[in-house]
Amino acid sequence: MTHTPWQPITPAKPARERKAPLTRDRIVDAAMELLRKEGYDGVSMRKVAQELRTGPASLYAHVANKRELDQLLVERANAQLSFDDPVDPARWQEQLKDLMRAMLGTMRANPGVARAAIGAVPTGERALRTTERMLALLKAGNLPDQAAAWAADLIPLYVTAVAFEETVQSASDWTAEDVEAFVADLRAYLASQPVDRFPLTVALAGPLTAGASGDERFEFGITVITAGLAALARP
Amino acid sequence: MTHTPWQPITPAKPARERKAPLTRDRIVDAAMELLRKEGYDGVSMRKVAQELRTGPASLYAHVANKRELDQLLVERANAQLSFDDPVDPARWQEQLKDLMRAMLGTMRANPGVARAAIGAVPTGERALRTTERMLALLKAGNLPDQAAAWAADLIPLYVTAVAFEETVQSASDWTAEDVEAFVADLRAYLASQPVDRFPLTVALAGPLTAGASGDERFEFGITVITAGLAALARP
DNA sequence: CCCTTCTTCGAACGGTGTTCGTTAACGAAC
DNA sequence: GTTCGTTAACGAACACCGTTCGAAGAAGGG
Repeated sequence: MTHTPWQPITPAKPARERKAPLTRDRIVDAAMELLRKEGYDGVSMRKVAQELRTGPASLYAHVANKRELDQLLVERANAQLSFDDPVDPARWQEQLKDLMRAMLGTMRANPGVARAAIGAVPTGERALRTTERMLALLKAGNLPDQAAAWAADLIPLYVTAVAFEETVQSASDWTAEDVEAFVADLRAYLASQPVDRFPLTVALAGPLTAGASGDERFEFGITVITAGLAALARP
Repeated sequence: MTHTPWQPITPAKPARERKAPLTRDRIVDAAMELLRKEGYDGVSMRKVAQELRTGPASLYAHVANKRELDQLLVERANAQLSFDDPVDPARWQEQLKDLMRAMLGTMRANPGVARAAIGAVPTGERALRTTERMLALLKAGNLPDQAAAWAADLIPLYVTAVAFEETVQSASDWTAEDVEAFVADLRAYLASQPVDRFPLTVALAGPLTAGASGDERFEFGITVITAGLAALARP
C-alpha cells in the first residue's frame, strides 16, 4: 500500500556501515556506564545495545543472557578492590573490618552492583582474590577451617545486603531530604503505636530510626560480626 | 466479516455476571497461592487478576501498586509467626536464635517472600510484633538501646538475605540433585585454581562448599551474630 | 426516579528479556 | 581472483511485564 510496483521490494542498500566490532568488554563497558548513571533498573539489554548503536539481539552473540551480564558487572566492580597492606595476625579484626568497608565502598561507587550481586555465587577471578584475602584474615584470627569458610560466605552476604538496602532506598530520584522526611515519618509512625502492645518499639523509636543514612549502622554490623567471629577463635 | 447484518453491532448484553466482590484479602489470597506455587517471579498483576477471573486493571482499585502487594504478602507471611514462650533473660540468646529460625522458617514455607521483603521497610502490624519481640530479647540480654535498635535491623536483614539466597538457588526448576551437582562443580572449580595465587581457597574448597543446602550455614550465622551481640552487652 | 459515587475492566502504552531467520563480512581454499 | 563456509550483526517479532485511561455497570441516597 505504500510503495509503487517498480520500486524494488528490498530498499536498495542499507549499506551496513563498518563499525568497531562488538566485544564482551565493550558490552560490559557500556553496561557499567549505564549502571553508574541510572542504577540497576537502567541497565537493560535494549539500552546497552542502543548505547552501542545496535539492536539487542546482537548482544547475545557475546553474552549468554542478562544474568551473565549482571555477573560480569559484579566482576568488573570487584576488580576495583585492592589489598595493599599485608595480613597482620595482631590486627586481623581491624583488617577484616577494613575489607568489609572496602567492599561496601565499591558497591556504593557502583550503585546497582549490589542488586546484581545478591544471590549470585561469585566465581570470577576478582571475587576469588577477595575470598582469598578474607580467608587469610580469618585464619590469622585462628578460626577453624569450617568457621573461616562459612564466615567467607556470611561476610559478603551481609555487606551485599546492606548495599542492596541502600540502593533500594536511594532508588531512582530520592534526594537526601526525601530520605530524611521518610525516616522522620517512620519515627513518628513507630512512636504513635499503642504503648501497651509495643512498649519497646515506642520507647526506642528514636534509636530504631537513627543512623539510617550514615555509616554507623554498617559499623555496628561489622563490629557484631567481627566480635562474633573472634568468639569462635581457637584458643 | 463474521456477523450478518441483522445482528446488532453491540453483542446484545455482556450481562456482567454477578461475582464475588473483589477485596484486598481475596487479592492477597490469590497472590499468596501463586507465590507458593511459582515463586516470586510467578506473581504478576496479570496472573493474580487471571486467577480471580478478571483483568489487571481491576486490582488497582484495592491495591496501590505491585510494591504494596509485595508488602502485603510479607505481612501475610509474618502473621504466621507466633511467640508463645515468655522472654526469659537467662535464655535470651537461645530464644533469639529460635526467633531467627522461626523467621527463616516462614520465609522457606512461602518461597518468594524473601524476595518481596528484601529492601522494604516492614511497617505492618505483624512485623511490629516481631520487632517488639526482638527488642524484648535484646533488652533482656542487657544491650544498650542503640545496640538493640540496630540489632533489630541487622537480624531481619541477615535472615532475609539467607532466605533470598536460598530461593534464588532453588529458583524455578532445580531439583536437589541439580543443586548437589552445582555444588560439586563449584568445589571442583575452586580446587582447580592455581595454588600459588589462591592457596587458602584451594585448601578450603571442601569447607567452602559444605552445608550449602542444610541449615548448618544458617546456624553458624546466627551463632556468630548472637555471640557478637552478647559481647556488646552492658556488664 | 434521578443523580452521584464507586467498582469493574477492555484496551492500550511503553517498557522488558529473548529467539528466529536473514543478511553482510571475512578468512581460507581452490 | 574467485568461490565457499563460517560467523557476527541485526530487524522483527513473541510473550510477557506494571500501569493508566475511560467507559460502562452497580449501588446508594435523596
